[in-house]
Formats: sequence, C-alpha cells, structure tokens
Amino acid sequence: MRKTAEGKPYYLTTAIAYTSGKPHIGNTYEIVLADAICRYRREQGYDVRFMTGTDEHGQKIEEKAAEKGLSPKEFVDEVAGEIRRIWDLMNTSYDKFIRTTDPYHEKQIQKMFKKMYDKGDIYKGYYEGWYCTPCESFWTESQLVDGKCPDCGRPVKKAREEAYFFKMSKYADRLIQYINDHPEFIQPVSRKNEMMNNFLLPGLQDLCVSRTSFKWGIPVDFDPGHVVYVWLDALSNYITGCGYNCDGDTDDEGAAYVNGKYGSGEPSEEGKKNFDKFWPADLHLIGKDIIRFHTIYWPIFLMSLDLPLPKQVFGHPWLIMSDGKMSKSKGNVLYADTLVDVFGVDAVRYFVLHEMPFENDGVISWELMCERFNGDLANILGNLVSRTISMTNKYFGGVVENNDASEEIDQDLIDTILEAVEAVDSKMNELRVADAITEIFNIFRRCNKYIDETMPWVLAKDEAKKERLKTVLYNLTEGITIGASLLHSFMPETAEEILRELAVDKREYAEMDTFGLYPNGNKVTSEPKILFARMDMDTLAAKVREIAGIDIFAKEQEPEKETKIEHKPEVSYDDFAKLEFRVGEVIACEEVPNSGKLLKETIKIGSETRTILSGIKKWYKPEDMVGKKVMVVCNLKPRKIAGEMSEGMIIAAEDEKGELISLMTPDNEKMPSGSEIC
RNA sequence: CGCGGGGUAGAGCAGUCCGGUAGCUCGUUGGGCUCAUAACCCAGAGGUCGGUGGUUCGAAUCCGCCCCCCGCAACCA
Repeated sequence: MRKTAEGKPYYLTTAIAYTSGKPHIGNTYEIVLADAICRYRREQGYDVRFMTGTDEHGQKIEEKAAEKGLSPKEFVDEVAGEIRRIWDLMNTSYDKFIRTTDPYHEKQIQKMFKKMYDKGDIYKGYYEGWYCTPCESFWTESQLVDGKCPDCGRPVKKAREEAYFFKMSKYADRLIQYINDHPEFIQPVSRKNEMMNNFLLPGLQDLCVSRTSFKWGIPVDFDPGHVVYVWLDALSNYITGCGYNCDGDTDDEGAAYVNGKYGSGEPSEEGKKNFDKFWPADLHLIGKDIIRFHTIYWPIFLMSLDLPLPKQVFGHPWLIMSDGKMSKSKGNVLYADTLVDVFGVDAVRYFVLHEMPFENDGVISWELMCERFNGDLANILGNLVSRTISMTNKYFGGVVENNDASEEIDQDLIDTILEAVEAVDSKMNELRVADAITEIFNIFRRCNKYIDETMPWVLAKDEAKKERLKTVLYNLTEGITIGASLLHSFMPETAEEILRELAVDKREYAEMDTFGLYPNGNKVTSEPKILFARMDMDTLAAKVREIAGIDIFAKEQEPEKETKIEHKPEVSYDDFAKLEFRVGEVIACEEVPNSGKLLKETIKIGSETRTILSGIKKWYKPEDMVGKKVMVVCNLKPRKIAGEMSEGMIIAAEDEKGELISLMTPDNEKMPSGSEIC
C-alpha cells in the first residue's frame, strides 16, 4: 500500500482572469494545468481547495464597457460568465470561483486598506505626471507623442493627483530574508535571481495603491473619490476567497467561504475555520509575466496584515503559436471552444499539458496538434484499448481471467508499469506535469510492445496455450486499468470511458503499487468505442473551416493577398510643397548602443552632413548602409531619440504588418547627393 | 557593458546544477506482424552538442572570450 496524504489540506489558486475579453487557449492553459495538479493531489489523498476566478476592476474595463454601451458591471458579468463557461467546458474541478466584484471581497478589501493605513503602511501622497484634461488621463513622459496626449493629440499639462502609496521598503529586508530561507518559494528557481537582482536588491519603490482618475474599482471608504488600485484588490482574492476576515470576528457579513461551487459569501464560523485550515496557500499558479507581483508585492501586503506567506509561487511559461505569440493583430488567436469542437475536451487538455515544458514556452500549431492527436491519442492509446478489448471478446467472449500462466517476459511489463506509477508521482510532486503524462504514455507504449512480444493471435491457434493467452490478456487489461487510472487527473473523461469499457472502478492511489488487482473473471464491454478517430490534415482543415471559419493553410496564400489601403485625408499642393525631400548619401553608420532597433547614420546631403536615427537594424547592417543613396526628409523638426538628436528621416517602405522594411533609393546611382526629390 | 531565455540528428525537445559510451518523440530507410483505428513491433541511417581558448586522464556538462536567435524594457522622424 502506498502512503496517502490522509486529508492534509492543499490550497491551490490560479491567477484570476482579467475580464477585458474572451480568454484564448494560452490563458486557458493555466486553469487546465491547475486542474491536473489539483485532481492529482486529491488522488494522493489531500483535502484540496482549488480556487480560480476573475479580476474585474480597472480603467480598461470601464472603457471597454463604455465602448459597448454597457455599465461596467453588466460588461464584467458577461465576460466573467464567458470565462466560467470555458473553464467548465474544459472540465476543470475548481471548488470556488471568486469575482473581485463579489460584495464580501469588496468589503474585506476596504477593511484591509484601512488596516494598512492605520498601521502607517499606507500613506497619502501625490502621483505626478502629464495630465490631459479632456481625456481625464495621466501619461508618463515617454507615453506622450510630440509632447501631446497620445489619445487625442491635445496639449497636456503637468499635474499631480492625490494618491495613496504603500511603503514597500519597510518590509523589503524581511522579504529578502524569507526568499533566501525558502529556496522553493519561487519556481522555477531561475526566476528567483531575476526578482532579487532587478527589484529587491536595488531597493523597492513605494507602490501607488489608489487612483482617482477612474471610478470602476473598490472605493476607499474613508476617502471618497479614491478607488483601490487593481493589484491590491486582485491579489487579495487569495485570502478573501477562502474565508479571511480582516476584523477577526465571525458575525461579519464580509467573512466568506462557500463549500458549494457557485455559492455566494456567507458569514460564518465556518469561514474562519476554512481560512485557518487552508491559509497559507500551498501554491499560487500564475503566468511568468506576473511573478513580480506575486513574489514581491503580495508577500509584503501579507506581512502588513500579519499573515503567513504562501508556500510556493510557480510562474509557468506560455503557450505560443508556431508563428509567434498569440495576438489578435496577427490573426493567430486560438480559443479553447474552437479546439474542443475540433478535437474534443480531453485531446485539448492533452495538448496543452503535454506540449508545455517546465521552463520554456510551449509551441502549439495545427500540425502539431494533428500529430499528437493521431500519434499519441489515436495510435498509442485508442488503438491499444481497442485491440485489447477486441481480442478479449474474440477469444473469450469478453471475460478476463488469469490462472497464473505467467512467463518470464511478463515481468518486464509489470516492472515498467509499476515504475511508471512511481515516476508519475515524483514528477507531479515537482509540478512537472508534461513529464508525468509522458510517463503514463510509456505504460501504453509498453503494452503495445507486449502484444507483439506475446503474439496472442498465435496463442489463440493452439488449444494448449489457452491459459497463457488468458494471462496475456489479463496483464494487458490490468496494465490499461492502471494507466487509465493514472490518466484520470489529466484526461478525466477518457479515463472514465476506458474504465467503463473495462468494467472496472478506478484504481485507488494507495493500491497502485500492486499489479494484478483487476477482478478475475470480469467481463469487458462487447462494444468498444473509437476513443480518438484518426484525422489527416485535410480532414482537419475542412473541419476547422466549417467550425471556426479559419483557413489553417492560409499562411501559404498570404503573399498573394493584396494590401488593403486606407487613405489619409487629401492635402493641397501647397501643403505637400512644404516638405523638402533630398537624396542623401550614407557616409557612416553604426548601431546605437542599448537599442534593439536603431541604427545611427551619418548622411551627406550636398554640402551638409547630418545625423539621423532610424529603426531599421533588423533589416540593414551598418556596413551595408555605407555608400547607399537614400531619400531624406530634410525639414522635419529634429528630435531626440535614445539620447541622441535625429536630424531628419529616411524614407522607407513598410509592409502592412511591419515585418518588412525597404529603403527608397534613387533608380540611377549617379544622382548626386543633395538633389531635391519632387 | 539595460534585463532575461535559448543555440544538442531533417523537425520539436531532454541531458548541463553534481564532468565518464549523446538520449526521447516525430520524420526517414529497411524488416516483422495481422489482434487492432493502414494502427502495432524491431532494426538502421542521420550529431565535429553555436565558435574558440583553457582546466582535466576525460568536457554537451566547469571557467574565459566571441557569434547568432527569441522575449521584455527603451524605441522606430
């Protein structure tokens, strides 16, 4: 018997999803990963609390709602519903879905804010920046365009806004100490140094924790006009959502914990019990982009509240498309529901869990999904189940029996399976989910090999080998039972279907170290389903086109597509004539230090020499630039770029996506520099 | 010297902390098998482990320098 966790509490949270729009498959990955971990922990015998939810406040949401003509609340209700629908579609087993607009959450945030303020950790100060009155927006120096508002182009003025700040520096030393004492706190470890070197050791800036420039947030109750800034609001969900009560009393309506999946907050003694039981969290599962907030600001907030810190924060990598990071402008955004319609829930769970390495980003593409679907799910797994059940039916009417006609060759199969059981356990304890899945599939691969080794169809021809044949099929059935039981955390429906077909219950975690528990004489189904039907790329493409209207071969056709032109307003000849274009000759060119995109050219225009900076490094090397004749705008107002003055602009053509840039050069190389272009 | 990640077979990756026969999946070539979803199994070919110098009996792994790619930041007059 293996040792179980005997009901020890395990609290896992995901980041709460920002309700600005529908989450794509990259966002969905996190909840699936969390689900796999939580399901496995439950198998291990933990009393798991799995919380996810939505982050619903902020200026961006206020604006998005206004665009759609909705109130912010109406807008987030819609999006939060969409998010939960996708989480449910992915068959994720969360216990609690918190929303930052939940009344008990809002109430607790207000109390926490007050508590921090009373303690002196939050103080009132001023947030300074450039302010655009019509837009009611603050901008930093670098966001300004021509010194004007980037939104409306109107002038801005220096302004300062009252704001509350959190004294981060007060707790910095304690946090550094904590991180050093708990090397497992930040995962993967490589991130730890990043946080230390970039933020903690150089010294923390105080963090602005309130805003007056927008309304959609939790009001600071003792200072109307201020709303609590999003990160303090959002991060705190991890405690408000499991019963934290800032005042410590139990009859306050803010105290909240619900056992039911979708319940609303109830005040109770139970809330306090839950908080004491589950806090500190065992794991905050988040994307690598928000590690800083979770390993610096969040622990410091907790210190201010005199609460213990979470045991571990894991910043997982991202899922990216083979042609780069998913973005709407690239048109490569994939949504979970589309993929589910094409492949089915468990196949999608398999892709995201299996393709994501521990530290590097995982790449996903239609070709890859197709390959995995056929190679792993249909061929290795589906076909194994199918051939095993079919032989059992063919030779023994579906009855699985073992009268101990074992042979030496069986032992390697059994060893491989039992070793995989342990390997899955240790991989999962390290949160190496992709590796754990690989271990499970090693069981199925080994079973396929066992069939070839034992050749049941040959045994079937010899009446004397009947008992041996029974044992072979028994071993296969038992192997698949164990494999499917392990698979349950990752692909629940598939595992259940396999076990249903084998007419057996899921093997308990504690018994998984024993081979041979499949009930002797049990009868499997006579009608096995095709678990995963093979699909070739053409079928897949047709299906995707039908379901989502996406042409997955579109990439190849793209070059033929003509650029759509959006014209600028017409200008008079007089306006045009104001511009001075001339031929310039590049006489020197070098890279600009600390810049990824800039080249600095020294350009001779007739008798003059000027310096111009341009963002063309990706396409032109400095040595190739020298000697080139280019088209220069001469009377453009000089401007400082990357610390240097740029006196003009080189004209270049740029394709629609900004992926290709080509300089405009005179058709005749002899054209002298300084010649006017008109 | 802004921060970080990476360069290992045709593709995607593990191995690097802690030096000791370079490994996995897919693809490819050849073979086997016919229970099964044309699935499964076996074997072979294919690598100067980005380059270079060093430490060592021995380096993908440790140390120095260099080259290239990708994010982020800045920024594209």
